[in-house]
Formats: sequence, structure tokens, C-alpha cells
Amino acid sequence: MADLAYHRVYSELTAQIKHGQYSDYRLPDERTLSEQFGVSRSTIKRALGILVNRGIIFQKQGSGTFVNPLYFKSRPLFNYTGDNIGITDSLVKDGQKQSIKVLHFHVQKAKDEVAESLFLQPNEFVYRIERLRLVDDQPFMIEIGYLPIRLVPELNESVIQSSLYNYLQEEQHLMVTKSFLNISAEPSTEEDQKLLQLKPTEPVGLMEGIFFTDSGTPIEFSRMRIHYRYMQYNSFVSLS
Amino acid sequence: MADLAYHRVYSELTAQIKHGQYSDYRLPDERTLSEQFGVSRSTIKRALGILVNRGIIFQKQGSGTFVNPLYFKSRPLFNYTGDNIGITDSLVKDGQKQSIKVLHFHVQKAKDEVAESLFLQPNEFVYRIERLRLVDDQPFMIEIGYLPIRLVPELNESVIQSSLYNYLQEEQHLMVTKSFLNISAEPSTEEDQKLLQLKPTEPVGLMEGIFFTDSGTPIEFSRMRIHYRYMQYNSFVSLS
DNA sequence: AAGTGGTCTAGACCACTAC
DNA sequence: TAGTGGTCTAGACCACTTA
Repeated sequence: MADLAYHRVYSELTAQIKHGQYSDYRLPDERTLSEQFGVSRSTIKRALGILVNRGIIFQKQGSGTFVNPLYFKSRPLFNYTGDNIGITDSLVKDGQKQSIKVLHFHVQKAKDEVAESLFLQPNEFVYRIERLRLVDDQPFMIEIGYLPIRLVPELNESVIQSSLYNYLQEEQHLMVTKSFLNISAEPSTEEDQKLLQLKPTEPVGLMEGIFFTDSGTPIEFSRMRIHYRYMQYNSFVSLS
Repeated sequence: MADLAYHRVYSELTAQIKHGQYSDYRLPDERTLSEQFGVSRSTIKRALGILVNRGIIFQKQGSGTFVNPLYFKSRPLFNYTGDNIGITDSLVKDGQKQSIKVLHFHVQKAKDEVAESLFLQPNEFVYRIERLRLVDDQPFMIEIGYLPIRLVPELNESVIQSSLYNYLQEEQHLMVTKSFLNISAEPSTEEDQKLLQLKPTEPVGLMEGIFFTDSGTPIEFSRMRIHYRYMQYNSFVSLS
């Protein structure tokens, strides 16, 4: 992934923006970038397109390409900057300590919704992984994940005490790079209140969705119940 | 917009998928589509890319292009299928009656956050539009929007009783096609409870963000407080 | 008029999947 | 081995903004 031309351009531009290289909020024009990076304008457009899709820059026809000044002001829960799309890589932590407490771990036959979401054969088995995630010892998320055992035959309890997706990448050469999420909210249950240290009037955010590997295989169905103060999601949408 | 080649391909494919044309979940390969539509493969890829970004289809290298069976099962609050990205065009309603009640409407000097979000000059003026939105007489959203008067000089109270973005499109030839949203949740205030008919333990979803015209000009900063049962947001993310 | 992003093409070659 | 999606190029021409 990292050796692709468009990805190299994307990474370098992102780093430059983060380091404040474009303090006037203006990037060089596409033809200049094409020369600077030694790639075609199409490849530059592709790299810029990723930045646009994440809301980091925006482009105005006839005018130029500009950094979105709002992007770095918001404090979302997730910020996809690593290789993987999972929590560990995405969590905005700024030096805070991330930790995981395993609540339950076992194998079961996939129920309907899970089987459907993961495109499983009938009667296929999945791991059910229930974990509590904390930042600086403050619990902020209850996470229930389902993974087909067929895809990850050798999972065990010690693996899931830390980042599952890092394990998949390093030990199984699986990168998890796509997700389809549904986001909502509801009043907290008594269990939410206990685990996430919430008052009865305080709600949880819900994120539920499917995660895919780089090659398009659905690998996890996940339900997350999130302390409302940690629930921040950024979304850039463009109808074109 | 509708006369662009990639957009035509996108529209026709979307319609075909909705009408169940690909009941085996498999689309023709890109080279075949290229011939069928009489456009280059690059243009086909662009159209397919939009469908991928919205989570409607997914592609597997070496294997093919497939319809996402989950897409049509979820019931999000928004579903961007119209020309504009606004509520009116996007709200999934299925024959339900949509209505708007104007709570407040006036002109004021833009405060810091608004001015920053809309890239305004110092001391520029904005409309402040506070509306309650209902579906089938059930209130589901309090919406506070700010628009620069410079961009829409002739707004008045009768216009905002119905869709603002439809007015902008028809009377001002402005299409609103991009948005940068931040999504979160919090306990409801007393005013929320009164306007949205919520119990004290029931929360609101928050959506806050900037809306851009097709040419990239920020045209509205909006804060939405949403009845939690109506708060459903779909997001497809791909790290590439 | 000059500069910038947007659209589109035709084709080469690579990487992965299925048979 | 054939078929499919992924990457990348070099260039033409259009649309919009700014001066």
C-alpha cells in the first residue's frame, strides 16, 4: 500500500499540512504538484481526492486548493490516519494511554444478522468478542465484535487483550481498511451506566457496522456502545 | 451536473440497482460497462467509485463488482439521492408528509464560530434561521442555520417555510452538494424535551456542520438537534 | 488573458481470483 | 489461463476565477 504513487503523494501532503507547511491555507496547483512529485496529474488528483474526501482540503474550480481550517479544530473520536481503520489506530489520544479489558470471549454459531452482515454460509461459526475500552483508565466504549473463525483460525484470549487489527496485519497480513457504519444514539441501559460510569439521564452513542479487509472481504461485524462525551464522528459527504 | 458522462452512468446504474436488475448482486465488468455506456473505462470507474463511496456496491479485485445487500436494509435519517444534500431532498420519508415550522428568523452580525466556519470577512452579516422540522406532524429536528446575506441577498420568511435549498437551486442556481458534519449526542435540554416531545431520560443526537455549494463556497453553518429515534447516520469509509 | 480545477479519453501494465 | 479490478500515464479540451 505504502509503495503506491498516489499513496506516497497523499502521505507526504498530509504530513506537510500537519506540520503547518501551508500556513496560508493554499496548496500548489495540480500541475506544479505533478512536477514536484514526478507523477502524472491524474495521480495528483487521486491523492488530493482522498484528502478532499476526508475533509482535510477542499478545491475551488478556477481558484485553487485549500486546507480546511476546521478540520484540525474538531476533536473526533476517530481520525483515520493509520494503516488500519480500527479503534486502536484511529483513536485520537494525544499521549493518553489506551487499554482494553476483555469481558467475554467465546465461539458460537452466527445468528442471522451477523451471518448476513458477514456474508457467511449457513451454520458458520464466529468468535464473539466483548471488550471494554478505556483511555487513561476512563472506560468509554463497550465493543461487541463478531469474526468468522474461518478467516482467523487461531484467535485466542491473549491476542484480543490488545489491538486485534494490529495482530491481523502483522501475523495474518490482513489490512482492515473499509467500514460501513450506522451511527445513532439512545438512553443508556443499567449495564451501560455501570460499565461506562454514566448517570441515568446520560445517553450512549451507538456505532454498528461491518469492517472489510483491503481486498473487500467482510471480516468483522461490530456493535459499539459509546460514552456520549466520547462520541464524536466526522463525516464529509460530496454528491459527486 | 446531470449532463456529465460519469453522472449519467451513476444515475442509470443506481436506478437499475434499485429496480432489482442485478438480483444476483453482480454487476457487469468494467470493460463491458464501458462499451454499454459508450464511455471510457476511466469514466466507468469514476461512476462506480461514487457508488462504492456511498456503500451501495463494493468491488473485489480479480472477482467483480457486487451490490451491497445491506445498503437497502438500513433506514438512515438521510439518504443522499437527490440533487441537493439538504434535509428536504435527503430525508427518507416514503410517502410521509414533511413540514417545517419557523421558530425564529432574523439578521445578525456573525459570531466567531460562524464567521470562521463560513470564511466570512470581519463584521459580515448572516441570517439566523431557527426551524422545527416534522414528519407526519411528529417533530424530529430543531435546526439552527446561518447563511451569509451576501450570498443570498433576498431571503425572507416566506421562503424558509419550505425547502431553502430547493429555493437556492431554482431561484439562484446554487446547488448545495457537499457537507462537512460532526455527529455526536447528549442529554436533552428542557427546550429539546418540549419541542421534540422527549422524556427527560431521552437524549438528542447532534449534527453540526458546514454546507458547500457545488463550486466549493461555504453557504451554511448548521446545528441540528435531533430526536434520538430519528437519528440514524450511515457512513462508508475507505482508506484509499 | 492567464491560471486553476474538472472532465474524459485510449491504452499499457500490474495484481488478484477463479477455474 | 482467462477474466476482473487496480494503478498510472500523457494529453486534449472545458469551465470557472482572478486580475
